[in-house]
Amino acid sequence: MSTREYDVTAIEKKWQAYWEANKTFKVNDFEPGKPKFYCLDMFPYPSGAGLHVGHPEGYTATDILCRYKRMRGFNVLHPMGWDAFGLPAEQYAVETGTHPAVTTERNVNRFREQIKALGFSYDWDREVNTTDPGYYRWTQWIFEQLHKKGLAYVAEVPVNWCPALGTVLANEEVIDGRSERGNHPVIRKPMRQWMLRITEYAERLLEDLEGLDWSEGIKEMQRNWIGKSEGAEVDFEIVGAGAQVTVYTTRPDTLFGATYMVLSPEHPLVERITSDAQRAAVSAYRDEASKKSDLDRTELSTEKTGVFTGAYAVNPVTGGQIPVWVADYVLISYGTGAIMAVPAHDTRDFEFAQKFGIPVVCIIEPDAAEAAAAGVCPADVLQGKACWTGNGRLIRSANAQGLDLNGLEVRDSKRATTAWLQARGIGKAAVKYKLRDWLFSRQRYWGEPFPVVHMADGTMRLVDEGDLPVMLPAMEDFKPTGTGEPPLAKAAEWLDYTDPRTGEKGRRETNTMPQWAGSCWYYLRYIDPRNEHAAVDPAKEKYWMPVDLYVGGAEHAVLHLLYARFWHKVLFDLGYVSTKEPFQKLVNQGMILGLSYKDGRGALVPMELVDLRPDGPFHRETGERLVEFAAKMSKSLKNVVNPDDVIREYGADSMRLYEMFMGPLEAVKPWNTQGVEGVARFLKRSFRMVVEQPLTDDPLTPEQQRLLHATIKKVTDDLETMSFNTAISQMMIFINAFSGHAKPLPRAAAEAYVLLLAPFAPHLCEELWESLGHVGTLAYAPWPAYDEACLKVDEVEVLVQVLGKPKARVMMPNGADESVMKELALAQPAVQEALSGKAVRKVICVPNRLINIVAN
RNA sequence: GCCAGAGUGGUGAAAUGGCAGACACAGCGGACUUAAAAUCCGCAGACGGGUCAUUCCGUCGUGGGGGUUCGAGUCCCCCCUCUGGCACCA
Repeated sequence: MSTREYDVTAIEKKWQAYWEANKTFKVNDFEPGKPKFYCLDMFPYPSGAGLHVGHPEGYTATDILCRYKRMRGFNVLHPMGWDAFGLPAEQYAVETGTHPAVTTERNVNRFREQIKALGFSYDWDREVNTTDPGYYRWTQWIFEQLHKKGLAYVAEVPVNWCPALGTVLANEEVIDGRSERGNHPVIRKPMRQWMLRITEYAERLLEDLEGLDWSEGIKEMQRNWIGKSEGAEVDFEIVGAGAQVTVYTTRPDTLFGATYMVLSPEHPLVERITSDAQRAAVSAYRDEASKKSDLDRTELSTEKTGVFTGAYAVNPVTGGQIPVWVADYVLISYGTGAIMAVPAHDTRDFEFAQKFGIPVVCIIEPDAAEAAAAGVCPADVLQGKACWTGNGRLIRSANAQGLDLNGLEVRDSKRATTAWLQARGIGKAAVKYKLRDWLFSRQRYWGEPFPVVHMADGTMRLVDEGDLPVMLPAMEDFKPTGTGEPPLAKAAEWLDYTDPRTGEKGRRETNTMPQWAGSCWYYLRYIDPRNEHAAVDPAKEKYWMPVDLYVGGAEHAVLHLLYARFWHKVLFDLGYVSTKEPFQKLVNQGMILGLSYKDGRGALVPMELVDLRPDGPFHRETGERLVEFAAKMSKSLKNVVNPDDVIREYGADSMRLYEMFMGPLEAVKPWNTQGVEGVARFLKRSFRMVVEQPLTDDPLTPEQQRLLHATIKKVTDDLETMSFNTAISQMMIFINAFSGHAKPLPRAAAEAYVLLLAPFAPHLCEELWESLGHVGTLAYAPWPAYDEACLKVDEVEVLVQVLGKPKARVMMPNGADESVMKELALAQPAVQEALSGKAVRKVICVPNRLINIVAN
């Protein structure tokens, strides 16, 4: 019996050094006979703030799984690297004068150190960094493949220009008219930009979601973002203009109710069809609309605005003339930039028609039940006083040219109208997507340069693959120019290009790629990180792909995951990768919230003003009683928990265990440092049980045997479903039974327990494994197996209910059949009493669990 | 407004349609200690009854209301609240 202390720091340092020195987690490219498991963590951006407690949550989950899989005989690829290009380092650089390369290296070193302190089993020989020329060479190479396939193009487009950041942003990076990073205002401005044709892949990005093992929520978010809709394009003649306008509608069935048409302010035909009388008003309106930023558009979205063009269009089914308006509720970027307006059956058109006195013609009689449920009065709809967008039967919808929709349901009349239009050559079925092409250039310094040269003769060419990478030039002054011209325009020497063969002159592209570029393919580079001849070796790619498990935050639900899937599909089409999807299974860890406090008025109180007394939280200055609640960790609330502090106080194993014990991985959970003490206590007890209790080779008692095997089974099953919290609970139950002062501990139980706990608390368990007399690491020790036979018990307690109320608990033989159960149950005095004077009607038997006697 | 997810003790949570609250935190009581910390043992959904005390008994209880079922936290319908996402997308 030893009286050793559980010296957390010493033990954790010792085993981290051991793993590093022995390259315990180095992965071989191929392991014949072993199944592979590729487990990926989302690429961290190494910010100056260092790790927060949210990072280790996902990392711990994947690490536990990887350690478990190794013990189950898998060849496990578990890498880590850095998404190190990006705005924050550059802004910091502009503010402090420190070069982003310096900041980035410092931050990466800090992150690596913090991550290593948690004892994760990464193969550090595969570390990658997006800012490394050996890496971005291949990012540039992939761009060239996209370009050669016609998927990259330059366009003069109205973009989201953020003056504060001095760059444009993708639609996805703009939230409510403000930048996602930094929350700065964004305005619309036409600029020359690089675009990627992600829209070409819209259908496949949508379809292939089906086969993925992702949460329904994330799939749905991607579906919404892609925004597929099916409808029809319909041509309308413009009276006397010799022109026609094509509109897109999802409701061709409502064509008989179209009482006006709207063009978006940017629509190319507006100029041509506007009457002289209306010209001034229309051009003023268009001017006004063009000045609106996205922010204005969203904020002023309540009131509809618009102006009449003076032109009329012919409704192709009625032959009637309807006015053509210009209004900014129609967007040039979606559909055809023009709509037919059916105020009776579209809420936006209804609002607009009400405001401008345009007739409302009802052509669908609402389904009575549905209308009642929606609180809409059908009579109002029929009179054009209310809008109905639901189901019903068509009325007033027939013409002399053979189209008769009257009496049809919405669905059928959509089909009938489309067919009629198509037969006459004035319309056709059409599919549209909300997804837009991806704005791929940024006017910043700290990003991948485009491998593109603009030649003096006006042509543009890609840099030869052999000349990649195009290095990012070292610059002292990389501040935004403010004009929209990128900082690289100031890199005089770098800028000028002379063709080494022909001597032709050119100028390099000065835009850089967005941060997403590097993270679009890093999972491929991990497979073959030092390859100088290819982004990834095809044989290795085939062996490792797809990623079997990808864990990260839900904040990347659309941006990163959609872009990466797009690039992957392009590489698949070009034959460079073997799977059509990169990430087979995706799990999003829930955010970890900090404990916060608010006073009676609901005002947030920073942590340092909170006095935590035994009877509750109080305001340090006012003495007011405060209310505890969970809120996002933020600097202003001072409720940010730093992993370094937790590790220093309790150790990495406790940190890991607590993060997993808090609750289900995918749930949002509040951090509570007191909870760490609980798991730290559990680890301490584990240490003492193995080290201090006398080990015995005596066989386990049947009860011990049963609990041991039940624990192996529970932990194993829970790991397969990533239910880490309940696996830990089971181990706590185990230790509650096996630990005790000077209580003999069967060696078989001790060994199995240490192996079960090892993926969760690897440092402690390596130490215990050693103290049990083993040499070297347990990282590849076989995972304990359980025996179903040991789980069996001879007798089980069965609940006896009468009319659903518990009356007795009876020990019965395991597997007793219905008649035996019934007999034993009826013999119970309490049951007899409850049944007195009643006739048994029915007996429900659930073997080994309960018996319910129904009587009256 | 639309889409998705979630509402269970003081707290984090657990529960193949079968004894709600396992496991843990905080709390309370006790042991050890000169004392404290650490550790160990015990109590613990609410209300009521009963008892020296424990066992015990009854009623209520998984956001609210209905339903299906012998039996509902779990399945179905309606509503409320919260979180996340989208939002003039025709």
